[in-house]
Amino acid sequence: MQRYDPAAVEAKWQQVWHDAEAFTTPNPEPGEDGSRLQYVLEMLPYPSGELHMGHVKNYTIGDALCHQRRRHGLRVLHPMGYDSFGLPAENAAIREGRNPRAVTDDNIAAIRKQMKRMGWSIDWSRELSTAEPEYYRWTQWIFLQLFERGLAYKREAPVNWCPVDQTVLANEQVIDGHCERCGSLVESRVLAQWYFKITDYAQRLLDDMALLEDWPERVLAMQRNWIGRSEGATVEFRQRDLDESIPVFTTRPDTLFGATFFILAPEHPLIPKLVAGTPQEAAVLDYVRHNAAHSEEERAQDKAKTGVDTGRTITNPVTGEEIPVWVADYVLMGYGTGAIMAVPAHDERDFEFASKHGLRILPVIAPASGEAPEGEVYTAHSADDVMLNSGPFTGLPADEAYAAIVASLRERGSGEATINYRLRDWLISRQRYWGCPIPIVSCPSCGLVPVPDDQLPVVLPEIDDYRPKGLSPLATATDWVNVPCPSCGGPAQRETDTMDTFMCSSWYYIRYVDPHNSEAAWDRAEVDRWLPVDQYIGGVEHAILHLLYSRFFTKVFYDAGLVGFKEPFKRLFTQGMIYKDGAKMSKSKGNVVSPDELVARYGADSLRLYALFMGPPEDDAEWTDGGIAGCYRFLQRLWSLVGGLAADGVRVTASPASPAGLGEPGLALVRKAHWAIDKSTRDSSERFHFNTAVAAAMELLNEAASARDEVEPAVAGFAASTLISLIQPYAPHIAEELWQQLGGEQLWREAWPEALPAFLVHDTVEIAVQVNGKLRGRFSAAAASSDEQLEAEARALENVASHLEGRDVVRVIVVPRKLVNFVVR
RNA sequence: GCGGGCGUGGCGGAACGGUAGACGCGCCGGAUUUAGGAUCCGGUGAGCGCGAGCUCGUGGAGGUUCAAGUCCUCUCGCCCGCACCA
Repeated sequence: MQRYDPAAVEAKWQQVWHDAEAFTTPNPEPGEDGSRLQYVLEMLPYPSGELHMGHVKNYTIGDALCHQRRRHGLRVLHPMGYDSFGLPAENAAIREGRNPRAVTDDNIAAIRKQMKRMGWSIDWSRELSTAEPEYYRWTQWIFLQLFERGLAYKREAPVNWCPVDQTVLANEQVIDGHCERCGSLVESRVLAQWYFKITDYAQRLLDDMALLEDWPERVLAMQRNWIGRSEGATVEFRQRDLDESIPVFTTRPDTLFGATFFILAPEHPLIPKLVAGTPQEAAVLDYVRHNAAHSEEERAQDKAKTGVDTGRTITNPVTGEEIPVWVADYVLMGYGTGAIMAVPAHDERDFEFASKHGLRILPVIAPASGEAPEGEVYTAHSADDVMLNSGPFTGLPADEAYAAIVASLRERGSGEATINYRLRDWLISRQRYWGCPIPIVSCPSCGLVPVPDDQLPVVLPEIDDYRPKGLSPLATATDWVNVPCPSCGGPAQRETDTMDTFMCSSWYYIRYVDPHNSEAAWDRAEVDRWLPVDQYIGGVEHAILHLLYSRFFTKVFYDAGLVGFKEPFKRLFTQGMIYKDGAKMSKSKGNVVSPDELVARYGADSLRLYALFMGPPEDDAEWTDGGIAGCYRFLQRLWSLVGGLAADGVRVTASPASPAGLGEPGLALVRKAHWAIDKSTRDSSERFHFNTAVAAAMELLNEAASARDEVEPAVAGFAASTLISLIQPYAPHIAEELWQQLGGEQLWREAWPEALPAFLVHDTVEIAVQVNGKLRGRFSAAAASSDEQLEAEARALENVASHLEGRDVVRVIVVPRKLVNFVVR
């Protein structure tokens, strides 16, 4: 018998699968039954260095599902690609004085090699890379689809600017005021940038969550939170000197009578006009300038509420009272209307501000228990709240007053019920080289003109210096920038910014269905057969960025008639992270474990097995070196058991049809095998708990190894066949090799084993005996025993009898096949 | 502050409301080996007992139940996300 040599076994079978095109899945013919189609997808990797353990876990989970589903007779689409535009490759290229494309290509080659070495069952014929012109041509086409539908627009506005990466960032990429990528403090700049109107889809992004079959609650919660829907009212406040109304959004129109002052965000466009020529002008503009140097996110770090009085007043629409207008940094231009009515008696922040600056505080709502306490804020809501100091509404329950005040605003044309969202439009321009060019030409006479379809792709030009300069490096490619306007033919210039790479990854899952189509981004009929994705698997770090953008794109495509579904991913599974020594594995912490080294030492099968055996895949897990060694030992023991059987002439064997005629040790082993089939199938397919599925196989091996010499060859053969078959989705190479040693072939196409009910039920069962719920003994009994028989046997146990002696048995609970519990006094 | 989640041996983790700790790691003992490693066998929650066995054990306190790691209430601790969002 040969030694278990993972490297040799794995190389052999990877070649066999490759030659047999084992995992290539063509699209179904039109009219072919679509009910057996399964689209299993893991999030595509960003090709910055090499694969890490997080990738190994992600792709191993997906691969296990694919193998199992194939063997359940489903036709599985399992593609792979690379999200290849983006900063890390570009920064590496600058550092090393190389071309970003060359760096990216090298990284892709390295990752592809690792993936093939892991033996994941990927359909390589569909491989794609988002930085290839054949792909990004269609990213540009999608941009233009949005442009034509009014969903892409260019606007000058304050944006988040990363001073180190020298580019703007989307709100979603700013974490606590810092750049998601490099960690530097984000600044505010006013720039003309391209946006997508994701805000038009805010409500649908919420409503359509109902269409998702199985998404983790926390991801849905994060998205809901990010969209930030709140119900309230828009109220117009009239400003006499400007002869203009300034709207505010409030969730508490019921407190309108308590609005004793008014605040504008420092960026509010009306401020210069409002203070022009007043004594306060210099002080106010100074305050505005001071704030402009810092982004909202940056300012939010400092919770001190600064502000300045404009000296102007504005009219409270319900009281007619003139209230002072201030400018303060705690009001954000990016939320609501950039102006608020301040109700210090019922809002913590307004209260703090009023207290600090000596502004009036007027309570207008009191809990039913009595007056609102002096000098405190009452922000709570209660059904018993009653209105105070609120003109005609005084004395009404607050709930009624809310509706009545909104109705009265509406009658007078100074307000109405509105819904506000926290979500802001998606800023997609980036002032960097390594991205997809925006296919727009700017013409002095025609304005922003889309590049016609037949001129796509707008190819990323070759340039000498990729370094960011605050302006896209593309601007230096003057031959490329200067083009005739597609509309009038006059001199015009290309857009020099590139797109956010999240744009590229927001539609790749559709392209996989039709990856080589050069006539269109995709063929809708083909796409509608495969999508939505049946099972999407990835890290929770994409909960809002990628997953929200992809949902948005899919809805846009649906509205445009490009696809027939509203949600891209029916089910989402988010895997937990891998920790080592109590911290996330990361290069900066120096606690990374290299998959390559482990594969070299133990083989891909052991690594795959351990990635699944560590714990439930949705949980974070702690890496231990001993763990993979244990999995390797398991495979070795499996190898020697099967090798020994094969040498004795044992072959792949089916289950006996019934327990009849089997000897005791043989029957026990056959039962164990069926138990393992049942447990492993249920745990892995229903809950994705591969850890217990693997444990079941380990138990079966333990029993098969110890019963080896006591059972007939057919029984041993069945146990071994089952074991190999069950482990195949996790450790496919060794499974295939051992299957072949037992005379089988193409295990990957073999039907998934079925547990026979006749072997799942046992003739004898162990009965636990409790007295007052405490375990006092156990005995084995025929499964068919009556309650009376069980009770009698239980009473007869010595230890039980001694606990019953001298006490009244008040009640006896008998759970057939499980336990007997005596309740005594 | 709001939202999501988690607390079980030395460790990763198992347990349809019904025998807590499956499986694996580690550790202890034994076999084999010149030695180390590897492999095989046995043991391994804590305390008590020569033993059959007893007591205590799932962050804490209550509750429901014949029976609670599991269900309910309160509480403590930790992790993640969002946060001056009007």
